[in-house]
Amino acid sequence: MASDPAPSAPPAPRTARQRVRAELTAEITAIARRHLAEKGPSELSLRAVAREMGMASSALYRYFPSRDALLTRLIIDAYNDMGDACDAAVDAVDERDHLSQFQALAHGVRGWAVAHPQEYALIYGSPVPGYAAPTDTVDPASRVIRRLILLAITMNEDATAPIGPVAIPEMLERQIATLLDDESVTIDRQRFVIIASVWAQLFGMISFEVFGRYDEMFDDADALFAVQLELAAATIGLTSSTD
Amino acid sequence: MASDPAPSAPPAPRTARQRVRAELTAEITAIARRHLAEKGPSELSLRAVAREMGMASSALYRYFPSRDALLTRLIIDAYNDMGDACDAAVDAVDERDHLSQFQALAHGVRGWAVAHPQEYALIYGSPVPGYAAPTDTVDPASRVIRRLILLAITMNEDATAPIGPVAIPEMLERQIATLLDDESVTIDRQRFVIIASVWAQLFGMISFEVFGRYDEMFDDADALFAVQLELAAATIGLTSSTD
DNA sequence: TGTACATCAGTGAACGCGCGTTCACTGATGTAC
DNA sequence: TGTACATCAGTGAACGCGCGTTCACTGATGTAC
Repeated sequence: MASDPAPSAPPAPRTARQRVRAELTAEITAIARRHLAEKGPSELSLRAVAREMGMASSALYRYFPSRDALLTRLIIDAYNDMGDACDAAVDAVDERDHLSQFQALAHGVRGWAVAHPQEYALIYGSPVPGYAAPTDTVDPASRVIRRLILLAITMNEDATAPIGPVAIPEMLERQIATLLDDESVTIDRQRFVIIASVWAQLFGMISFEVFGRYDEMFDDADALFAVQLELAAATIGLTSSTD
Repeated sequence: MASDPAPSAPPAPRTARQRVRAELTAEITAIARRHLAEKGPSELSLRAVAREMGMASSALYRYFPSRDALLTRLIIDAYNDMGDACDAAVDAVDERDHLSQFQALAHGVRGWAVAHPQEYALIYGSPVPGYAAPTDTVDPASRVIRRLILLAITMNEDATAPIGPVAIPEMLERQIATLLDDESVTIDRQRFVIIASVWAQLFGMISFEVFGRYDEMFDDADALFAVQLELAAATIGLTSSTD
């Protein structure tokens, strides 16, 4: 019964109409993505996209039911783009070298953010007013932290005991347990809290850089990031003595 | 010559006109601030403010030359508000208890941010498109980091040697020196880098909380913040053994 | 204390712009026999 | 292979909205003599 060709996700467009439809949908999102990159989320307008496509603005409603739907598409794409960059960076490194893996993750995410500042702002900046993220964004949105947690798990062996220990309140303890149960993953609570901290730190640094807070302070953002990363690695208990 | 009553900043409005003008200016910014708090920066509109004041929209141009000028006013006020909250929190604590001072600073800033999410977004979120911050914002914008650096200086004595040391590249080293010379302040370079890290971490955590990134993960933001703060304090070399 | 002039606050209409979304419609593509 | 009908893509006009900013103007407040 369920072995029919899955009706929910048609494998490839067959008719000419379907092919054109897929192409146009891709073109719309591509143009929208470029507008976003040039002007920022709040300036993204259906009419401008339609204008550039040479279509009537009403025609876009055959492809996206509303402006928010288009925005959602861009948000999901941005999360996945960043997730891909993150994964690719980590995977390019010897999987036994945990320090390098961690650094690769951080540099991967930062590199993507610096190269796509507006898309970064869209997903890690202030929430777009009046826009409520639908549930399909939740999964792509958590790719980086999930990868970071995975890293932390494999690290458990060789990392030296980091700073701490800190006292974890009961409620938080329960929350973490639930979270990790959902992911069916086991990790030392102390390390989890540290990872969450480093996670916030990583995106704090990136936001500062991308949003221009270092502008009047530091010229050499690369060097600053590298040094801060070294500190963060030490926080987790990773030092360069791995090889 | 320069001993005349300073013409640049009249001490108190004398004529009725001047008094009314000051009051109306204050009322405009107050209403604008409320609109900002309710809707976000990009929704702030001169016309809406004028409507609520019962004036013609053109009348606002007697008080602010443009929408951007009003926005600048709000940005400066927000920075100063946060700076005040930060200072008040630190000052309320025994100045010899450096751990408590650090925690007070963090909680002060976070408390303000959570209570004023849109104003926080205005100054620490994605840049407002098309808006270029004038130079008068630079000073208020750096109040928190300046206070944090001051804290770090007085800490130099009792803090245990923190993690590290890290290698600081030459260029960054020079940059830091220039920065600190401007403030005529001396501080160990290692500690400075750590402070910059903790600074980014603090605002990373706050942004995550205020922008809703913890929403699907943690209920108890207070507990999470407290634990992460403990870690951060340990990073600096502060532990609860101060008393 | 009173008058003449300059300064300023506020009005209301207008300019010119852009937006998201709806709707009745034409004409082309796909499908079933 | 050909015809009849259903589906879909795209049009263009319109609705209703809001915005920042300018401008000539009235009428009130302040100032100098």
